[in-house]
Amino acid sequence: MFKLNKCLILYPIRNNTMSQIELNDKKIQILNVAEKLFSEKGFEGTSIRDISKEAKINIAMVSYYFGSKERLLEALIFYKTVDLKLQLENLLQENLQPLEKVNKLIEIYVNRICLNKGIYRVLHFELYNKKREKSLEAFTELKKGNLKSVESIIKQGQTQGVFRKDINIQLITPTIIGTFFHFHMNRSFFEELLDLKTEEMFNNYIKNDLTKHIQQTIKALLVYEN
Amino acid sequence: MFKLNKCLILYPIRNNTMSQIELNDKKIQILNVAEKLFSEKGFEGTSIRDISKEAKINIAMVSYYFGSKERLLEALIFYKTVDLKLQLENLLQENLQPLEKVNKLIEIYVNRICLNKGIYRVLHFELYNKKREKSLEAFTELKKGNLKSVESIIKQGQTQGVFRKDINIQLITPTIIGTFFHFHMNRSFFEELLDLKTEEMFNNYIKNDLTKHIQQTIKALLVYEN
DNA sequence: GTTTAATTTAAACACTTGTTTAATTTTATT
DNA sequence: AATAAAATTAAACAAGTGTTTAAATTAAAC
Repeated sequence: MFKLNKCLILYPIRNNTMSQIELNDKKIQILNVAEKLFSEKGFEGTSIRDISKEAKINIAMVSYYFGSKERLLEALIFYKTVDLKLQLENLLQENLQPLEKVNKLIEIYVNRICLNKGIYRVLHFELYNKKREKSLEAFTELKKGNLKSVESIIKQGQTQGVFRKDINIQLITPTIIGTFFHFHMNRSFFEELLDLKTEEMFNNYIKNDLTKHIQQTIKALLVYEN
Repeated sequence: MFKLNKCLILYPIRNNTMSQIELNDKKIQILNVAEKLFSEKGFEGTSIRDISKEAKINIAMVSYYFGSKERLLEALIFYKTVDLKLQLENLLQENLQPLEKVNKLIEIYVNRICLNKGIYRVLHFELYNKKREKSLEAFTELKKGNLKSVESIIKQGQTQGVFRKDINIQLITPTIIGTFFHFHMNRSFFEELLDLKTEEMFNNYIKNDLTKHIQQTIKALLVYEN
């Protein structure tokens, strides 16, 4: 009856090489279910039968579309990380004060990880052991690109004399993402501690208080003089 | 020939209740292997056969000593988190300037997580979904205790007029631990980026640069005036 | 409408999983 | 040395794992 939506995703890997992945509605459906379950129960803790049950497809379809469970994970990572790099590169071009750019950078990070709640947990936990090389490679490229953007923004601020010059730029991202991630990984603890009863209250706390805390922290680090 | 070392570990759970766990050499051996493998391959990714092979014991011994794989995880968490609380409470009593205390607090955190590399990964990733209630409860109690210590130190600095008063104390720990944790979780990325070729170089970077970065960040946040 | 290709299915594959059993060996107690 | 308790073992258990197969169904191309 209806033709399947087909979509080609290109993602950069090492040495300016490009790789690609073809997506249709069914594949995307599987990827979304996989993200949800992987993030809830981990990669090993999720079976293909779990995925196919939740996605209401036959078990064989995962192998048919992605080849294997391992390659499903790869596809998932590529699918969910392509556009963050673009978003950061766009930020570089904007006509903003350095501090404004840093604040916006933080907002982008928080928003991205918030939107893709699941995948970042998977990324950090399943890629920790070096075995999944292909996925790891794409993730490493992403991080390198992000670092370049951060570097560029901060150096801009330094040449304008707004930021300190004895800053370890490479450790800025760990502080931004790490703070948010730790908060997110201890969600139920903070829900109880801060009395965040609903999903909405939790998200609002992130959007307001947590983001502000990170911005305040990074600002202090960047402009504070001993 | 030799009598087994026996050791009783008491750990606090909710409402001043105490629970206990008896440990002997063999149990500790199993726990150490379990920590290593859980942190490398995750809880679900590690089989009892993996553990018994590495620990050179029979498969049935895990069930015999701990009852089940799930209870092995619980025991592991209790075993590895008991003394952090004590360490922090001791810090409170020390006669130090507020900023010195904060710096020492950061050192304690970094050291602790560094020493128990494995368990913290397990703690964050396996306890994320709420199913493992018993383990989660002990972990929550630990975090509450830690927060109280941090709160006490910072309020001390505030009454002495050294620290700002508009600080979100509850988000200090996420920044400290989160920064370190993110660095640790992306170990291979930073090894390449910072050219840390040996285990020693990596640990030195943590001990010097990373710890300093966190201390610098928290100091700036605490004393910086807008 | 016929043929070819793509999709979907249930069943089977060999393998691994956590746990239990019952027998055996080692250690401790009397 | 005899007895009781604890530790250790190999084997078996049922259930779950990822993947493959070959047949059935649906869609596309001619």
